[in-house]
Amino acid sequence: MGSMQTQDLRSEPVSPAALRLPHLEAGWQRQGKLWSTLKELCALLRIPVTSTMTDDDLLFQHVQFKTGQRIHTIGQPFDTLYIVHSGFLKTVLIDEYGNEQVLSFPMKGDLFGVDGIHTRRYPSEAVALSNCDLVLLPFKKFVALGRSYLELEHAMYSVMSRELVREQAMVSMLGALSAEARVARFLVSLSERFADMGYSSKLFNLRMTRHEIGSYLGLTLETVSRTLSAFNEIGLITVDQRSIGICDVEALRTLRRLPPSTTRNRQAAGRKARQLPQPLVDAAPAAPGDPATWDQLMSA
Amino acid sequence: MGSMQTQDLRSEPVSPAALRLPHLEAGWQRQGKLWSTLKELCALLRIPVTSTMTDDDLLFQHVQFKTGQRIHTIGQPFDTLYIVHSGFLKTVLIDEYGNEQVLSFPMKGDLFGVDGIHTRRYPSEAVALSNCDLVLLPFKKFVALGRSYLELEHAMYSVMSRELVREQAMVSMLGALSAEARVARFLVSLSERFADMGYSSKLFNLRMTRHEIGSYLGLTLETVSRTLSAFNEIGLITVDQRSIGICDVEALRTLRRLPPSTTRNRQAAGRKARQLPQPLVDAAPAAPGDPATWDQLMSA
DNA sequence: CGGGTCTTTGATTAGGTTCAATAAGAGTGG
DNA sequence: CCACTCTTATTGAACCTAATCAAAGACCCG
Repeated sequence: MGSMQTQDLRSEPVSPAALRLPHLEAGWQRQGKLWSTLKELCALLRIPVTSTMTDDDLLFQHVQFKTGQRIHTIGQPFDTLYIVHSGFLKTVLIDEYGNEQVLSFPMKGDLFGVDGIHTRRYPSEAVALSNCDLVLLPFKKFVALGRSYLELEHAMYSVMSRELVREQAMVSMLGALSAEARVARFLVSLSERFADMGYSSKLFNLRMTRHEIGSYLGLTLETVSRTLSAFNEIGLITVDQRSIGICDVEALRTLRRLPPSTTRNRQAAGRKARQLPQPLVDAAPAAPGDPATWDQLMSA
Repeated sequence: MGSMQTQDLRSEPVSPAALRLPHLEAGWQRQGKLWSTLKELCALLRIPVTSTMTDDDLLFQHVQFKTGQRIHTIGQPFDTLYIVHSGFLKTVLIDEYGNEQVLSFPMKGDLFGVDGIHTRRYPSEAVALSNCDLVLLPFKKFVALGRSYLELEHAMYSVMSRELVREQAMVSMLGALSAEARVARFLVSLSERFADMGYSSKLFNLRMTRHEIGSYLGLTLETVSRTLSAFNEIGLITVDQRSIGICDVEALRTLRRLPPSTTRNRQAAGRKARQLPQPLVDAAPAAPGDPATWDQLMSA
């Protein structure tokens, strides 16, 4: 953590030739530390690289964090933005009673720390869920850079706007969707992120606990666990602890609510029998992939 | 609406002089409040005004909208940001089944349209809930201005960051708070906004329907209505249709959940009687300000 | 191996939704 | 000005989803 204040490369001239060796995907190495060029940064953030950004003398320092370490804490003075180069994190708000509210799970290519700009203090804290390699983007340096690289400034607006849209989608999800739909969409978006990063979109490990997922989705950890089990039972996914296999993305993507399980069917039938006697179907458990069951899964 | 496309400053050479008010065949009215200076804009947005911004030739056009009119629609190409000079609006997302999700209720001093920057199309739509007077801020013109007025650019980051923090608070609220707490906080924040704007914080009219409030808070309109009635019954507020009187802000601010109402007490007593017979208290309605009732209202 | 954390699963219940009926306004046009 | 309609708000009753409480297994790490 102490190393965070040391990054002070300013505009010190460095011989480009001496540093011309790209270090795989891990950025440049200098003084035992990793550095990234502006171009690499843009690529990471998925924003267009322009011809004016070919200045390889301009470098951004990386910092490593180990699992469980805090990147910044609530109330800490804001001065730098972070871009995830590798690893997984969570950002959380702590309410007045000490309860955590998970806001996001930043991973490769994500920017965080933006919420500190306004109050000049971070209102949230960021914690590494795995070992992480982060690129430091000192805010002042960044603003200054915007003057030399005009497109960069626009890119920043774009990235912040993207974050805003993401939060809006989150609000919409929390406001309108059932527990099952939330978990389903969460899995789909994770799957897509893993695909983006070059991992398998079909089989991956969750980096966060059920509790953290629940907090993120506005659910309890039990509901998350139960929902995953239910998805597993009807063959949408496979679950084994943190390991998730996606079997039917399309179903997950469009799922609104789950059909009643067999045990709850019995209860429901019992209740409804009073009003509407219906053909008594003996409790044969629905086949996992039964098409008759599928339609009920999907949204109207 | 057609006037929105008229000022086109592109990203050409950026001398402040080039940005001064465009031609204007017909005499423009500064008295009719159809135009605002940069200083006025900063004041509106609650951001610091610097000495360099004293150029009164630089003007921003206003546009009026009547109740019910749409300012921008979903999918419409993005090109301008809006600042509310007066009036009330809502911004909504429409999901794949046509359901509205209210995202915000912009009012005086609020900026909206920011979510369109990233995709270059508005992902949401904005609707006037009352007659409105908006300041147009063509995005390209604004970006160009950032070069001449350095503080303006920083202010923009700050405002966007503020929006992000607001959304985070929203997510946190939706994820963690009870219906009653949501409604209570909504009323408090409205009250504070009205105070900011110079109106009474104790007595005001809601500009939105119960349905819109419910959508914003992730609740049904019935729950909103019931909750307001409950607050009214215990003397926290007065309600008469759209007119709201705030009686106890502090109680609203810290409220977590409501004590069971007298009618529900009877039901609950009936249920619990089986397990735990308790002193039968005849249904005398609780006095509106009964201190014994207060403590239960507050958070642990 | 043992203690802590994380996960699964069951039983119960509370909070909020849904459905339904009524009332109260706000326009509109005769 | 009143009848008519449409939207908005209130209130009740039944139901259902997800939270809560509880207990037992699985996993991890020193």
